[in-house]
Amino acid sequence: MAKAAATVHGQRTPCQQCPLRSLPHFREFDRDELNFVSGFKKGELLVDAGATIFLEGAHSAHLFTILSGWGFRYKTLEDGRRQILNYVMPGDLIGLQGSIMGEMQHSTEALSPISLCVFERTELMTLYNSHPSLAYDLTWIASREERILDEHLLSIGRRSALERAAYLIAYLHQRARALRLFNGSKTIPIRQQHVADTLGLSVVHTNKTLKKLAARKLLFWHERGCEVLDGEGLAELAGWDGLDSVRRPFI
Amino acid sequence: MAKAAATVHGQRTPCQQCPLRSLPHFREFDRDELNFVSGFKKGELLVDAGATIFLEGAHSAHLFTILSGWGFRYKTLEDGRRQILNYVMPGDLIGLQGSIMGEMQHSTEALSPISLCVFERTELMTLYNSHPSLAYDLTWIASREERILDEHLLSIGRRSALERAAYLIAYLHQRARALRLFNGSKTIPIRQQHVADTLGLSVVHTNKTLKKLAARKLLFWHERGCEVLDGEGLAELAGWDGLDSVRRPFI
DNA sequence: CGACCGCTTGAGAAACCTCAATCTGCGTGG
DNA sequence: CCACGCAGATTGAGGTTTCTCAAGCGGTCG
Repeated sequence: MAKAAATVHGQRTPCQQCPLRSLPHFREFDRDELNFVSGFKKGELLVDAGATIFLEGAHSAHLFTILSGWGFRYKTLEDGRRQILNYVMPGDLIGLQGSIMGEMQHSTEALSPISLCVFERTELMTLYNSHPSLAYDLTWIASREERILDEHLLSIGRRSALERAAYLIAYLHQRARALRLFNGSKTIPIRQQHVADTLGLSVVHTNKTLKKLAARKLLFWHERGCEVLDGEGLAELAGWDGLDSVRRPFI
Repeated sequence: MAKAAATVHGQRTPCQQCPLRSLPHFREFDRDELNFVSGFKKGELLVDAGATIFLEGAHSAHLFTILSGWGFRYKTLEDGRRQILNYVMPGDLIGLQGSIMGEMQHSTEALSPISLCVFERTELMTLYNSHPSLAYDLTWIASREERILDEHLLSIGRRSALERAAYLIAYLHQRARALRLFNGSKTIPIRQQHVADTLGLSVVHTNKTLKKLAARKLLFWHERGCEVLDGEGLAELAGWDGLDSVRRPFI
């Protein structure tokens, strides 16, 4: 686990040509905002699948936006029990909590190779001083994460194992689809252990639960992860309304 | 339930004399910040115990800061299963998620009589434009909520019923103590039903779990709620490090 | 006094867990 | 090319946790 492999790239895609910007999922930036973000960006970073990007307790000097790849945030108890808090995908800003409040209180790990845009924590205040609209976006981003965590909490606390699993897969599927991530592989790159650690279940019970979803032809599981057959069916089974479709900002 | 009783008060405590400001728990504001916030504040609102402050799905024109009293945020599934997401106490800003992102996706209810400072959603952008330090504070506040939700998620997902209950009570106790709320009553004003809905347990099992904590002399339960006997013991049982003691902003 | 709310208790059922063994596909070293 | 080892998925058995149902108790309030 936690191979620390990472490569720094000096050369970088200018934000003005960021492939994510063209997605209808994200709000448009004006020229000024784009220029500022471009200057805010210090470089790019490549990280291997399985690598740890942030470790709980660290004081990172950087924050990142995911350019490509999948990852997840998690916390652990002292005896090793792990809880996955949320998943990160392209366009997600990671490390904001640590940058704003000091020490990181959760870890972040790559599920696939990930490329990241690198920002300096120390320049965050400049953003607040010079670009109120981006400052607003940062609050927006934090509020969105909060909202998603609210829904996860509802899920773990009050949904049955079957509903929980359906919700999780539907959630990941919706997010990934909005980002057009299924042009290539159509596969959600997670192990059943990740599902278990997200849902607060054991792997064994998770396996039996996923088999029930597969028996209903809602999804199927293969070597590399999970493939969704019926996202709406999953959402319906979970009693989940889905993510709102408002265009969101990203830095 | 949900008595809609609320009283608007034109007269109001000026923010410069806000009793919360003097608590060491909060960061100090300079004169300029204080003046701005004072102008931002439109009045005060009194709300009865049991009243609903925000209802899921609403588009509120206001956001509030709790001046006094206890409340909680929650979500429900269609069939009525309820999950309490977090508790709100003096100094907490509520309704930010709705103000930033539009529709409210959770409800908020008063546990005790609550007094609120009222702000206008439409003036939020002014804050971002004119007071970067307060804008930063808003992101800080949202990040803090996120961090707390992370911990709750870990708790519900991976802690046993006994650990969960211990964590919850220790958490509420620490927060309330930092706010000097125990000068009067020393009681956390919740029913066992609230504990159950926070921990994702049934009331019956919650009752049995709380009795175990009481048997260990960590707390005791009486007519009006819960009283903590050994906050550190609770935190230790839960394997919880406690809240960080950084002074926090509030608007 | 009677109704109601919240806490308590017991009993049986369901959900979920741990342990342990097996299977599969894949990459590695020989 | 093959044997081996490993990670991840699968299955069964038996145990624990937590749930639901149901009844009872005590205090408060109209």
